[in-house]
Amino acid sequence: MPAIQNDPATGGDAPLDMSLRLERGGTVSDQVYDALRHAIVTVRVLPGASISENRICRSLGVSRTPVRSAIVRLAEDGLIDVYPQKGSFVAPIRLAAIAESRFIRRVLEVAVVRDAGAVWNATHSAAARAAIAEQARAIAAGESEAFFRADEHFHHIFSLAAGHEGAWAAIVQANSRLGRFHRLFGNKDRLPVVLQEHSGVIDALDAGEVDLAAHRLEDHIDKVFTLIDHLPEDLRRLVEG
Amino acid sequence: MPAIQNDPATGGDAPLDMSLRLERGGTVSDQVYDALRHAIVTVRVLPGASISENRICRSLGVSRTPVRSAIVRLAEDGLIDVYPQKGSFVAPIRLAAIAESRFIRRVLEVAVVRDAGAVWNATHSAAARAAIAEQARAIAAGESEAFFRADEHFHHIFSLAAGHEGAWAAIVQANSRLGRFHRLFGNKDRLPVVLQEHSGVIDALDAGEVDLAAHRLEDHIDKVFTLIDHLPEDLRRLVEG
DNA sequence: GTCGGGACACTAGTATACAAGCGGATGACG
DNA sequence: CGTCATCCGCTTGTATACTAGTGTCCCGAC
Repeated sequence: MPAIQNDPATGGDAPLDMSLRLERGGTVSDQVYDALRHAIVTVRVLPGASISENRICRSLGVSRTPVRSAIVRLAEDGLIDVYPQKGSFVAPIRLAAIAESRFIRRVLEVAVVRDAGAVWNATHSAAARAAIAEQARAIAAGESEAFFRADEHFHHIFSLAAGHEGAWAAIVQANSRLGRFHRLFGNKDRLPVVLQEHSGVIDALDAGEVDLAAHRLEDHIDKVFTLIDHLPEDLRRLVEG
Repeated sequence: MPAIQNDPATGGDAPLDMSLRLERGGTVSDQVYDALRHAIVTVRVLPGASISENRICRSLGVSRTPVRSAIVRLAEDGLIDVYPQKGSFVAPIRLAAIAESRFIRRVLEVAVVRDAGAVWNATHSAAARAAIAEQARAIAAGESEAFFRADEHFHHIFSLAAGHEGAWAAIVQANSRLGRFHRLFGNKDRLPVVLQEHSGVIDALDAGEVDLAAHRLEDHIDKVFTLIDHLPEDLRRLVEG
């Protein structure tokens, strides 16, 4: 029903070779799922790009069945939009969805960090500071993916400490949308600031000031939204709304 | 790796006829998905029940392909556990997962209702009270499914008012696990109390007392947990942990 | 009676073939 | 030159056949 967006990002029918897939033991379907998800979240394939089942399975040397299975799961995740008889496309980044993801993340993480504060100890603190150090290293080395990985690890620590694995799963799901936004529009100059904010949260937790930690974390997550006001014009077409 | 649970609920190889499927326009796969999901959430098929692709597709008169597609989506939702080469089973109700779902719901809904309070008006109030009235009618008529439907509708109103559709989606997902718990262990005597609590929230919102409304809603959602202390012994085997 | 082995039924995963539908290109016609 | 009709290639949806692995059950040997 809604007009489909015509493959703007890849500049037409780009080959979309998402190169190799991990050979880790899972089923072929799982491997395809991981490869596709990673390619989408890291914006190696841009929003709006066409996802043809045939191209994928030719590219990966497998049949359509596991590819379809992976696409179904990604559609369930909201990362792919499937239009029957028309095509499947990497879901656009909808500003409304970004706002919602930010809301969910902020609310859940603040609640989680409050619970984490009640059981916070030196082990947790050390793990968090190690993650921050890894982020610093990644910045220095220019390894942006390593930075994002360490960032996710950092935020995960609160859920681990508080025993809120389920909440973390919800956060990750919301983050799968935010992640693409970050990678596309993130400002390299802000990365050191992120580190300072992270350190500030841990400092507060170490000092037993849970309220302060929660407040700082809330501000940290909200900062993301300032990006929206400064969307580079040449990337603006990749978002919707 | 983990020992699979051996089909305890259905008393062996019960036919598991989930009867007819809606003929609404969607694809066959969507219809199967809706039918299965409804049957699971409403505990017409119990946790631990075997879900055989072959049985389903014979029962519904369709091929395995759309059935598999539906099962993949339900597995993604956490409602079905798939053990390759062994079988697929309705996911058990894990108490840890229930606790997490409750945490997510409480945190998100309280935040949502605070935002809703900022824009609350007579239209919202009327819709909420209509939902409460429908719940009262369902109780009187003994239509438990209608009660749950109206309950969901009631809670949805806050998200609608606040414009937090994304948060609502996250709430619904958490609720898909809670829903089975409610239907299995819910106490009929508590239903009128639920209505009072619902009314209390709306009263507070109508009076502009957002803090009070949020507090009442938080208490309301937490009440669910008192059920865990009173699990009927004969149903205890349906949960895990 | 007990224990071991093998056939068998059943599971989900994968591959392939076919069906239904949309859209663009192409060519005929006004 | 413009417009409409038809065809063709592409898409996803569905059906079916085959593969590989698992657990059971029965039967035979000890």
